[in-house]
Amino acid sequence: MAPGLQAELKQKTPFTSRQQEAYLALLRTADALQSSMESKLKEFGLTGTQYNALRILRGAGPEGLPCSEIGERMITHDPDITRLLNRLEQRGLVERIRDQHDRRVIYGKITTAGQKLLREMQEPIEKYGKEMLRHVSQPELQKLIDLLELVRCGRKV
Amino acid sequence: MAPGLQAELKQKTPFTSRQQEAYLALLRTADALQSSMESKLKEFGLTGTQYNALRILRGAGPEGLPCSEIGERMITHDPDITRLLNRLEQRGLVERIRDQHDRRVIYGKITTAGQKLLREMQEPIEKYGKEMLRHVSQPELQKLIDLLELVRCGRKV
DNA sequence: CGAGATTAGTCGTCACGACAAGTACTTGTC
DNA sequence: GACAAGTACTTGTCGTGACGACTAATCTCG
Repeated sequence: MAPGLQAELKQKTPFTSRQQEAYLALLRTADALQSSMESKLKEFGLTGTQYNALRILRGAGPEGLPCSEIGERMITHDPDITRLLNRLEQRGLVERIRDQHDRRVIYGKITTAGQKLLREMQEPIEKYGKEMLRHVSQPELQKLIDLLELVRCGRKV
Repeated sequence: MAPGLQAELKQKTPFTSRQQEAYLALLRTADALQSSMESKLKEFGLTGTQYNALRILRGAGPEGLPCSEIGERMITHDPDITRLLNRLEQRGLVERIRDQHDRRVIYGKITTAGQKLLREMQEPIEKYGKEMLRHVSQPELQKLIDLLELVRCGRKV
């Protein structure tokens, strides 16, 4: 049994199952990486959620994307797109466009200011992401990716 | 290159690095498992944070724990213990005790009602956690745990 | 002893997520 | 054409996280 996580948590009782140990390790590791990345993103005045949304909109091209589509593509599904777009719109990074055919639909679209910001961030952020995992070898990364996909795809809905 | 996560995210551009792919896979997998567990915890009227805090306090024994200690042991470090304890205290699941010697320190302590709730939850919650990962073999779980620990312990602070 | 630094916790504010209720619009059916 | 059902988004509320200002108590050092 690996004593690492138990020591971190200072738990006196051992894990009741390997599954629970993996679950906790997963949450803590994701939180550690995410917190680290959030602090880096803060230098550019964006939160992780905002950066994620901007990248999705940039990838969507000039037509933009309906709010519902944005929500589905976010790392964390079903966030509150309305208010997320509000904040980004106030800062001039995205704009809203109402669909001409179906007037219920509102498209979010990245502005040139938003694209400029993303361009400036790209190199340092990608470098930072690589740095966070620089001590993990390529084969280990691949193994981790495969295992995570196994966990995710076959999980209980 | 495993196409799985790319397909999920509907991203047109490939990952710029294996590190980035691993990072995103980690966040999405953790979110999926956590969301699933949160929905189960909701049946008992607790959020994940509250359940986590209660378990920490139960593990701490009858003396309880100072707020700062609770914060350090949480899965997500440094949450707002004051208001978390407020909500749990309102529901009678924990109580606060001021340290006699150092009157700055306040101990959080689980009540009998809190212990009773945890006892009722334990069996179904543990079962649910195992179910979530039932399709992952024991050696795979162990490999995943080891890889996660590698990622976590050597990461950039 | 007493001023200043430190520590533990509290509180205000903002940004998320989750959920539920509400509104505007479209579609299916008659 | 009109009404019911469904869809897409908006809004209100609650529970976190993140940050920072603030208070109370303790410690350090002259």
